[in-house]
Amino acid sequence: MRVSKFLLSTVKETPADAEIVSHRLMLRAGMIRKLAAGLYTWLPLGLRTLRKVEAVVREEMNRAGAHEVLMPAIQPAELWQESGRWDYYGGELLRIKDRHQRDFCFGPTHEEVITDLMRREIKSYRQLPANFYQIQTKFRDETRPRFGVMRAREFIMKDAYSFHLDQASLIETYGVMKATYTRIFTRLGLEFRPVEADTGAIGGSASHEFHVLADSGEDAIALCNHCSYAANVELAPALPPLGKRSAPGAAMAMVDTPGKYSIDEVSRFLKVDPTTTIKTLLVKGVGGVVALVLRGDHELNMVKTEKIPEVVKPVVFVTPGEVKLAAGCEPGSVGPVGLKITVIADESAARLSDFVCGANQDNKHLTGVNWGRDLPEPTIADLRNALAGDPCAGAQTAGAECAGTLVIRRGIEVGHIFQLGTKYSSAMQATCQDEAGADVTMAMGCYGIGVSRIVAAAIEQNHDANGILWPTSLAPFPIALVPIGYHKSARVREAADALYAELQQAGFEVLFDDRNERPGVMFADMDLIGIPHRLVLGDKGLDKGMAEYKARRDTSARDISLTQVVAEIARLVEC
RNA sequence: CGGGGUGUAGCUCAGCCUGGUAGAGCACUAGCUUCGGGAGCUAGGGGCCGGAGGUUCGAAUCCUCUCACCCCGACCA
Repeated sequence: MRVSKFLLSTVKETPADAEIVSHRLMLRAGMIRKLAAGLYTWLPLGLRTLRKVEAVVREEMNRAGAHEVLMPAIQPAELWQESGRWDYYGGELLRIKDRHQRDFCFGPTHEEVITDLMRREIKSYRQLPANFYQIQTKFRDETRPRFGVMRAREFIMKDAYSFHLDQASLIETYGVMKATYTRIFTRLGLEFRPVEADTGAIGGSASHEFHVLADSGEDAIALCNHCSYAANVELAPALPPLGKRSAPGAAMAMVDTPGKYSIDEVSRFLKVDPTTTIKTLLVKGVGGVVALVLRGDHELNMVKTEKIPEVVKPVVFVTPGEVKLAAGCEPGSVGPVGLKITVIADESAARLSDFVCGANQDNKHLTGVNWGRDLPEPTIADLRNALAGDPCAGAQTAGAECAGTLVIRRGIEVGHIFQLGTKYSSAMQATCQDEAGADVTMAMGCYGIGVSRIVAAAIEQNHDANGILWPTSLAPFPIALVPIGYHKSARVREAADALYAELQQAGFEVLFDDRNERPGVMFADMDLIGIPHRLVLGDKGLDKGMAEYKARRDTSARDISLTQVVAEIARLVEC
């Protein structure tokens, strides 16, 4: 491709509202342009990389035996009403009406459509298992789109759905998909981790997310420093410290804590460590107010809390007035001693002895409090976010002992796989006949990849001060050909035209910078857009019969004989 | 949806407080000089100052309403 014929829309200045490096570089390199909040146009340069991602995903899905389909982006409301999600899904579902005032939505995901399709098409167990995928535009009306295509409202997703006669078959295909995703993200040159995940609004039982590790990631993931255990912090069990609770060593006493409400204020005032205090949060429960008790330095995990049967979903904190009614004091002085409501304590809080807590009287706290002596033993639950240094939970989930501790990293979710079971197939009566001729509700799995998000995630991991550092598999063009003096030197022009033709003939996608620009401009542009291999031709080099080669990640260039260039490039692009 | 902020040239922004009829840099066009890491000079083109209403002799500037976008939070396959 000659740059003179290509829309190379690079910009020097950084757009003001781009917060993260991938968003800035995608705008500066001229890969995308914003149309409205969360809506982006892919320019020719960006689209080339998007297509590279798609190609890898398609190849590996086909290799795994999945079949490509293409479903409509617009879906009738009836299907969503049938699955129960028309009312459940919330504001993220963009609902629209046609001219006859019939309800439709712009698909945020396609469980309903595929289930409807397959309940018609699949009649016999002989057709199972089967796996279908598509690469398609989705729309989710995010309350707060941000970071460019990283969290856009309209985006490209690969979604796959598998159908099975039984759970064992589902588990087998789930395993194949997990391996396939690992292949895909490896081929894309990403540093990633599969992590145990919550199933959220899609539903189902087992689930893994694939996270690209990056400090700008919106999710926190817990990794073990010893075994392969990894989980989203939303889900990762937060284990208490090893060992048993110490015996009570102090008598309970009430102390004045005038004007001190937060754990921070109270622990500093009383000169105690926050880890020896507890905080008590009052939330709406099924049968009235419920007290949730955490160690002072710990944070409530909403996802875990919602799973507690006594708590109403979604979690709602009670108002200060309701706190007064339930505990008899302001929110900053609540404690579990003497409360007449259900008390649920996080394991780490239940492990404390001689702790500090609110006294249920304004401006007073209790010290030397002990479970079982000063108040009843609480109901125990896992309520908090896992923290760095916590014991590894691999023992619980993998059934193996692990002495490791957790490390917390940030991740960008680029893939998510679910064992749906019969959540959709039973709601929508998707059945097929088994060997005995009986109707069986099919088990389902679903498998998503954020194709457009991968482009941004790859940049988060591959950039430097000058721009993007594409791995060859994602580069819009693997090779840049930059002639110096193309418009002045007939010799350079001839040599460059000839090399360009030769490289094209050899099957390479070459970006040939034939603009009448100064060398610095061309170098800066090629670096910014991240072309991994650069060939420079100039009069100086031609005197020696040499072209100059520099990889984007190299710090200096080297000469290659003109007669060897194509063979050498072929070798370099391969690896 | 709650809190905060910003809308002035294609982009980044100044001007607004203290009303007097529109600016800079980059980008773009032309010419000359430059030419191995985002050139220099000269001359140009380009803006109903987000929109509507109001106050005023006069509004980018003050007031009201509205729309859009951004940030923090809540929410989120």
